[in-house]
Amino acid sequence: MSEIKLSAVHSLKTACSNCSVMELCLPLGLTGQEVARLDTLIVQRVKVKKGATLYRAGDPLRSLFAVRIGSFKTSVLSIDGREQTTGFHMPGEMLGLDAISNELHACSAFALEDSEVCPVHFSQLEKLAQELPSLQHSLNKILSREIVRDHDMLMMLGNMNSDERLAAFLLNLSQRLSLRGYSSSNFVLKMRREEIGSYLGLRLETICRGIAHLRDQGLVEVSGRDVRIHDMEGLKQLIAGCNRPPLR
Amino acid sequence: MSEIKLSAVHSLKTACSNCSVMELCLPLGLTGQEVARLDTLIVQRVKVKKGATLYRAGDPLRSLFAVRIGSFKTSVLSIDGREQTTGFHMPGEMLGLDAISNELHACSAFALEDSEVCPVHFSQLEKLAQELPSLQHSLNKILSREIVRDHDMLMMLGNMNSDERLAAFLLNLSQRLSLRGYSSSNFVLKMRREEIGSYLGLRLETICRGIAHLRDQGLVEVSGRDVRIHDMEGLKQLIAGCNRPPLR
DNA sequence: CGGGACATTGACGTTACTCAAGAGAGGTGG
DNA sequence: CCACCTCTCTTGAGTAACGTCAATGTCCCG
Repeated sequence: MSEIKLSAVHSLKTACSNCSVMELCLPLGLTGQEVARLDTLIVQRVKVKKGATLYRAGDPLRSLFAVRIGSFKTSVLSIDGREQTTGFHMPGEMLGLDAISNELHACSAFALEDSEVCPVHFSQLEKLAQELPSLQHSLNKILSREIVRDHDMLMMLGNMNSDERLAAFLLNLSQRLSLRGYSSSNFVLKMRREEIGSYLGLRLETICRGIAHLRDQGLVEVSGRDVRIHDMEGLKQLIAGCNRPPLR
Repeated sequence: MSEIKLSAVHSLKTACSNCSVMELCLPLGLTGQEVARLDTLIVQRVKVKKGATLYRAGDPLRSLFAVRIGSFKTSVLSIDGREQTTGFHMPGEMLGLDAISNELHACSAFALEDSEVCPVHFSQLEKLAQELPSLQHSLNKILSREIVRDHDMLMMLGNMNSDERLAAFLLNLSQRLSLRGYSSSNFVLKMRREEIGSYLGLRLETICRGIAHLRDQGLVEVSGRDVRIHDMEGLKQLIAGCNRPPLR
C-alpha cells in the first residue's frame, strides 16, 4: 500500500509507448515488446523547474536522461568561470552521454523552462541492451549521432563567421522543432542571447548585431525571444557552402 | 592452400594481444579469452601510405578502424572547399565512430605518414559485443570519450585565443605520445601548419606566429616539424582555466 | 642540384570584442 | 494594480586579435 504513494501518478503514464517523441528517442527501432521492457527501466519521471540543475559536472553517472518535455542546455565551466555551452536539448534527445566515458558527468545540465525527463539507469540500460540487440544498436547510433553533431559544431566554430553561425543556429532549431510537430518558421527561443553566444563562440552583443543583420536582409524577424523566419531559402543560402544541408 | 597466399604474413601476427597499444584500444577491460575472440574479427591489417585515404565522407560504413601504427587526420569538407579537421589520431585510437549514426562515413580519413590499421567489421563487432558485455561497455566508453574530446575542442574554439589553442594542442599531443611510451617533451609533428590551423580554427600564418610567441616566451622550441617543450608548466599555466591576460 | 611544397615574417584590413549607455521586459512587493 | 527593481536586450564607438595578401626563406624529394 505505502509503495503507491510516491509514484502512483507517474507509474500509470510512465511508458515510452505513450510518449510523443518515442520515435526520436531511445526506443527508435524497437518492437512493441522491446519498448515495454525498456519502460521497466524508467521508474519515475522527474520534473525540473526552469533554471534548475539536472546534474553537475563531476556528479557520478547514475542515469542518462531522456528529455520528455521542455528543454535544457548543457555546458562546461572553466576554472575562471567562463562557460562553453555544448548543446541545447529538446524532447526526444538524450542527456548525459558524455558521462559514460569516466562514469562522471563532464558537463552540467540546466532546464531552460519547466521540463520533464525520463531517467534511465545506465547500468540497467547496458544490461538490458545485452539482451536486446536493437536497443544496443539504438544506443550506439545515439552516441554516434552526438559525435556527428559535435563535428558540425566544430565546422561552425572553425569556419563560419558570426552571421553564418547565427543563421545555422536558427535553421537547426527550426528543423528540430519541425520534426517535433511545431512550426518551422515561427518559434520561441528558450535561451538568452548570452547563452546563444556561448554556444556559438560569440559575445552576446555579436548575437544582437547578427540578429539585426538578418533582419535588415529581410530574412527573419526577431522580437525578444520570438522568432519568425521570413526567408528560409535565404537563410540556407547564407550558410550554403560552409556546411551540407542545414545542420546535423 | 591458395587461401594462405594473401594473409599468411599477417594472420600470424594479427592479434590484439600482441599489439603494443592494446590497453589503449578496443580490448581495454577484456579478459584474455575475450581478446582472443575479438581477434577473430580482424581478418587482415591494412597498410595505408602517407597521404592516402582510408575512407571518404559518404562511403558506406563497413568497418571501424583501430590505428595500429602511424597517424591519421580526419576532416569534413564544405561544399566550397573549406576543410575542418576534426581530429588527429594515433595508435590505439578508433576511426569511423561518426559513421555508426547513418551507416555512412561523415568525414574522411587520411594517413599523415605510412600507417597501419586494424579494420573491425562493424556488424560483426556489434554481434560479438552482444555476447561479450565488457566489449560492449568498452565500445560505449570509446564513443563517449570521443564526445568528451569534442566538447573540449568546442571549449577551445569557443573560448581560447590563438596562443592558448596552440599551447593546448601541443600539450595534448605531448600527453598522448607519453601514454604511448614516447617522450613528452620532444617529438615530431606529422601534420603541416595548415592542418594544425584547420584543426584549431586558425589560419596557418596564425599558427606560425603562435609558435613564435611561445618560442619568445621560452616555452618551446620548434624547428620545422621538430618540437621541443622547454617549460611544460609554463605551457599549462598559459591555458590553466582558460585565463589570459587581455582576452578576446 | 633544382624545383615545388611548406614555413616564416611583415604590412595592412576586417571582424568580432570591450566598454558603455540606455531601453525594454518581467517579476515582486507594497 | 502600479511602481520599482533587476535582468535582459539593443546599439554605438573604439580597439584588439586574427585574417589576408605578399615577399622571402627553407626543406625535402626526385
